[in-house]
Amino acid sequence: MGEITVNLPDGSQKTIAEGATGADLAKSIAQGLFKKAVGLQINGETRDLYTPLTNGDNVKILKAEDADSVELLRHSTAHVMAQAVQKIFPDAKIAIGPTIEDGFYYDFEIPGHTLSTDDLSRIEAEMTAIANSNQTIERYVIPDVDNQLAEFKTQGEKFKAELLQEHRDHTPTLYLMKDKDGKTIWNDLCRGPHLPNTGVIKNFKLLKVSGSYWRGDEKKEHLQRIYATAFWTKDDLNAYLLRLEEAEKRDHRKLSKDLDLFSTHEEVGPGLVFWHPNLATVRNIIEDYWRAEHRKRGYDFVFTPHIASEELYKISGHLDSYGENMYSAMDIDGQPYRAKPMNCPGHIMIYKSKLRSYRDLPVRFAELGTVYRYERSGVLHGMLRVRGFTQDDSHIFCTPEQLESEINGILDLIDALMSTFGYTYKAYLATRPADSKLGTDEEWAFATNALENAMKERKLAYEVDEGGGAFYAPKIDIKLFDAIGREWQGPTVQVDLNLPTRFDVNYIGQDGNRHKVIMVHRAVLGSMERFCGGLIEHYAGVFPLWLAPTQVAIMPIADRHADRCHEIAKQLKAQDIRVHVDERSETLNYRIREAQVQQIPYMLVIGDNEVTSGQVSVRQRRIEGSKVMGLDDLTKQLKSEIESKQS
RNA sequence: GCCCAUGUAGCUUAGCGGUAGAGCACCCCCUUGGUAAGGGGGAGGUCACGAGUUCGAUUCUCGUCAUGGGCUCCA
Repeated sequence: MGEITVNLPDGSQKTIAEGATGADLAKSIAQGLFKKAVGLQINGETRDLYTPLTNGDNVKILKAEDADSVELLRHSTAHVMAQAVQKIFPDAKIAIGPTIEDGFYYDFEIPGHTLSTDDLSRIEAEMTAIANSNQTIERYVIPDVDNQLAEFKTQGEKFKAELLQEHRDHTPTLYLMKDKDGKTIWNDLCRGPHLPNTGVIKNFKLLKVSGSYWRGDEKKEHLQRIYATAFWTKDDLNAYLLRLEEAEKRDHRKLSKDLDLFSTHEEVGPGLVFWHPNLATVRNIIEDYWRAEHRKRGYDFVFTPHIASEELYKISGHLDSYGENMYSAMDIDGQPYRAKPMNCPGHIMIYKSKLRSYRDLPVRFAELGTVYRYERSGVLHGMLRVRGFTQDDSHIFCTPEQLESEINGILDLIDALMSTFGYTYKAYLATRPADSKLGTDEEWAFATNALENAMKERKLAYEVDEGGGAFYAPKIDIKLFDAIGREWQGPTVQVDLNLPTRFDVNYIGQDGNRHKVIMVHRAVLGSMERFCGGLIEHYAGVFPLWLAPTQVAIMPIADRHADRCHEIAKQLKAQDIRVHVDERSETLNYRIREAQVQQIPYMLVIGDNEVTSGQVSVRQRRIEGSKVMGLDDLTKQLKSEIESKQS
């Protein structure tokens, strides 16, 4: 019997018997290591602990409580859950049960029973019993696929049969779960890897039930999904559950009720948002800032109608390719008209209203354009997914030579806006989808290179999302990360290879001939609804001073101080500072508390001392205690803080 | 659209086959207070909407609407 040598993470080498598994390796190093070992990383890939090693492998033994091994834990916990479900519902058929970010799910078909949250605790109890019985989990290469197929079919496991049929040439494996007598009590077609046994599965939680479809296809079997998660330690699990709670506290729909931000109404219809004065104030300030940043960068502002003859959307092709998201036609003087789903055709109309010379280019049209799109009722969500919304939309018309520098300018604008709001971001270059038949290879290459070169020039790190582009355009997609690290859909930049042709959008070149224009779509904030909804969560309702709906609350201690409060309010208002005098006959404590709860950044308390001295007593929302200062000094401080747009 | 859950006063909610109670908010009165809830009183609900079962429905059944979770992460 020969020997092999494997490399360990610390750089050392270990010689073991040929055919030895990771478990043997662990034992040969230390019995304690073997006890803790739950899996392996061989040449960077996570594998079962009992995988036979080969000469020269780089092997890391994964221990319980290693961050790298938590996927093993979750995947195996998914099997324990599936086993528990089949024990409770013997007719249940199992579909797939992958790990996902922060957890896992498993899909089932359960004839005659629909899962509810009440079932989750029952299933959890059964899972605990299974985990505690310390079943071993063994990889088993299916020796005879047809035989196994027949067995799945006998068992009614049609989903597993379908999967096995598909993977029959890829060395399909079962994972067997065996009791302490070595008897197989459950198996799952699975590629693994898995833990060696269930005994280490202790900290898991079933989170929610939902519907799903076999292979994500609405036309196929309807399945029931259970979402769950598992961690190595109780602390990690609790920390995760706490994080979910934190996110819930930031929910813009909840904060909207506390801070009086927006509403929707049954009488009006779902997905249509009403902006209350507080949030409208925030939006107006953002829009003013947005306009100022665009003006600096040479954009021209335009407005376009909310409805248009269907003819327009026939030319643009939206009726064909986007018709499902458009509202049905309304009859105007016998002609069909549509609510606007996109701003681009309108901007093209303005561009085409006269002949354009290359000397006029680039032309940059920007509009806070309100559009209406049909979204399926089940996907609507607060302000984040709605049916009527305002895009910060812009279209740039330029020559091929100008494209790269235009994209560069857009990236600069994106960076300015996103950093002001305190978002970090990550860029993706989305390239031509495999099934896109539109445009020539040369056009795609040209547009894609321009996007890529602009990012390189700015030293903006990016990843390539192969085939992730729109059918008509390669694009740069930017993902935002908010204050608690959650990801949001952010700005997008697209080089359109479709509309300039459809609308015959051109310019007269230096040579006196007509040339097809290059058209770039871009949105930075996305939609005002989604952006502001996200911003509420990002700031947890604590808007920085420059955005705060009310910036200063002024409170008289007693009625006799009210006049002085109004004088102060008048002076601050003259400086464009948003103030509110709270002269209700409530106690000072009460009014302070309310201002705190409302996240008003500055509170001024005016009593006998202040009236006499002409000064103000200033309290800040996140600072205990107060300090007395002159009104002019305070005004200067406020103006500079507003100017800086700091959080 | 599909699956599951939910819908009681502006908000948060209790309740249940015999037509509803609370806290906060609101209004009034007392209190004129020095930095996160002073006290008392009052008003406010066709129990989402529609139908059915029943002597009787907010409660049970069905339908509709809305809201929430999910329907992408592929043995």
